[in-house]
Amino acid sequence: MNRDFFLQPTLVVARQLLGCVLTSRNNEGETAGQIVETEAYLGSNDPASHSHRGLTKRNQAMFGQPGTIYVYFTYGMHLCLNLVTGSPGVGEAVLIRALEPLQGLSLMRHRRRREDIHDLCSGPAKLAQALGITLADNSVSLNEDRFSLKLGEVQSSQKIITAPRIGIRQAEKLPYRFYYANNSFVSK
DNA sequence: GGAATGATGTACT
DNA sequence: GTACATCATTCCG
Repeated sequence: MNRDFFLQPTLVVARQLLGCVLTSRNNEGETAGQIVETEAYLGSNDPASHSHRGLTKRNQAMFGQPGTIYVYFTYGMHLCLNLVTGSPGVGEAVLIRALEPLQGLSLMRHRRRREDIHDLCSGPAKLAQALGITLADNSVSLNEDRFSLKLGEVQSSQKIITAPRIGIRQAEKLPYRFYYANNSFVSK
């Protein structure tokens, strides 16, 4: 995946990430899925974004180079995966909200302690668990052995829905969420 | 509908 | 340094 891809405006990247295949590798094995749902988080003008009030120790990955991974811990128990996007240093990222599992299904089931394929990656913290993501992945570049991202086949038949983001209390009406219509692997 | 669960940020002293 | 509210969620009842 080209760095120029992540340099595009964040709302463009969020939409174009749909259909891309994200692969995660570690000593347990390899897992992969097609991205079917994303949310964009912008910079200082987006009250729902972690970067809204500027750089902190927690969100510093968001201010790194486009293509950097931003992992954060929330609700006392969950991790979520983002890809840094847009102009460098502005603090924008795309939250990966759901994947359609493609590879390493048994490993995903083991990590999630769930059997149903529709309950493996249908939410941001679920997919982080299914891919074996930890806080050690925060701030690393996407193009290392640990992760890779490649464009999927052109999904011209898939209709993309634009809708408000989920689970936020600030700027809750902004239409920064993107997902494939009629796809059963989108979050609920 | 509501609990779980703890790091983080902010506003104080 | 201390206190307190908040939280880009998930799971169970």
